[in-house]
Amino acid sequence: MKFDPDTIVAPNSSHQGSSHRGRPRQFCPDAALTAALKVFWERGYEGASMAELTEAMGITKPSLYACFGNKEALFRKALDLYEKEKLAYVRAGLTAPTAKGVAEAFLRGSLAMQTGNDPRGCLSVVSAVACTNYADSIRDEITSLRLATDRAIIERFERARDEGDFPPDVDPAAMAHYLTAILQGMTVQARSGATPAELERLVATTLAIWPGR
Amino acid sequence: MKFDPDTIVAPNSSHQGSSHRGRPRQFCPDAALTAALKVFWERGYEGASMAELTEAMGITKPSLYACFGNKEALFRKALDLYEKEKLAYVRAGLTAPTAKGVAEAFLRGSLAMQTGNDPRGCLSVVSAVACTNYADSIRDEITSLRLATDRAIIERFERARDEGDFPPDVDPAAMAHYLTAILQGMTVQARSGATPAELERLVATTLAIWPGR
DNA sequence: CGAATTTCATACCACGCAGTATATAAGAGT
DNA sequence: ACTCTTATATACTGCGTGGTATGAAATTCG
Repeated sequence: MKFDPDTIVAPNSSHQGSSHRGRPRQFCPDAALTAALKVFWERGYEGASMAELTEAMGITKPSLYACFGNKEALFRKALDLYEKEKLAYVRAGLTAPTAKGVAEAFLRGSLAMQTGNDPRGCLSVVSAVACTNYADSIRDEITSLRLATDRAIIERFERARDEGDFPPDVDPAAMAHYLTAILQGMTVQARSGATPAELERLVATTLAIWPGR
Repeated sequence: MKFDPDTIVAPNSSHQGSSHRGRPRQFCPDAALTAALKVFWERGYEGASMAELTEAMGITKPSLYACFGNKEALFRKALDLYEKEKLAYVRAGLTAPTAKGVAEAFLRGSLAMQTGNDPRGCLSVVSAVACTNYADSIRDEITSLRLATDRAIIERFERARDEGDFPPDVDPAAMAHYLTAILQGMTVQARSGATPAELERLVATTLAIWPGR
């Protein structure tokens, strides 16, 4: 057994594991994974080469393979990190008091990600659209991730309907998919070079049109 | 000079060019290009390999290179064909009598493409999102194509505003980008396995919410 | 110190990629 | 029939890819 795929905790990471035999690791896996995430985010899974990844992570290929397994495992861990850190606004947004509040939180959260220093577009969307050739396992993981988010939004919107946030003729599930469609479209536009002002206008337009409260 | 990149007219195509010296071509370039388009459409530019392309087109590599130049030129011609044939509904939709009619035409046209026999998703969107590494020229071409469509929709919606299709506080350009965002989101969802019924619901929801006539 | 163990650095491997050299086949003009 | 021209078929090239073998460096335990 060469590496433990579930354990990325580093010697020089936050809380140093007590004892360790052999030469200690000379890089911080968390920082390396963050760098890898950025590369995958910009280039997509297939577009990111191992050479590019190792250079951005500041480590050599054997170190990468020893620590993270292979390219697919690395991407998987980067994806986990992505949804844990970058998609916090999704979990936070679900707690907004009304359906329109949820929509606004999502739209503004997504907008903030586009205008920050991170790469443009959503990693999940990029990967879902781009990846056709390679292992189905990654597609499946992204799909199940998306399904889980969809379900959460649908349930939140069903509650919103019960609380009277929507006009009576509106289907919560349909509104959930409608909202995600706009968020995905926003990703595509950000990826194709739309300015923050244009995306801001898209958010404002969506909210102005939004039915209910 | 080995081939003329602007001339794909075939000997065995529709109207046979009168005289021809040398061995005649044993395939129909139009049909081959259609097959290539399908591959690019499914796999994206980088995802499509020359081996896959030649097999789908039913020709060998030298024939491909002699007739179409190289991979990039082939993609460019496939893209032209795509927008000429598959995006006819965009040009047709612009002639609808009201802004909402335009939106409905676009949404239903896009929906029809997703439910047909063609590959899922929009070639332009897929290419715009997926392609990060290779020649900027393709990105530029796709971008300029998108900009032209955007401008056409914006102008159409400005006319619509003058004709009173929108409530007074609505910005036509914003509505144009809003509509394209939904269409792009629809592409993403179709690409990630959404059913026709779900997409249909997305169309209905968008139209139900649409402001004005 | 010395043995065991783990990481790091360099070089390497097999493979698939876009693109091509070469030789042969199939027509048209004379 | 013979030449000229163009397309086809096969085989190949150089390169970048993901992944790895091997030996040296750095640490802990005895």
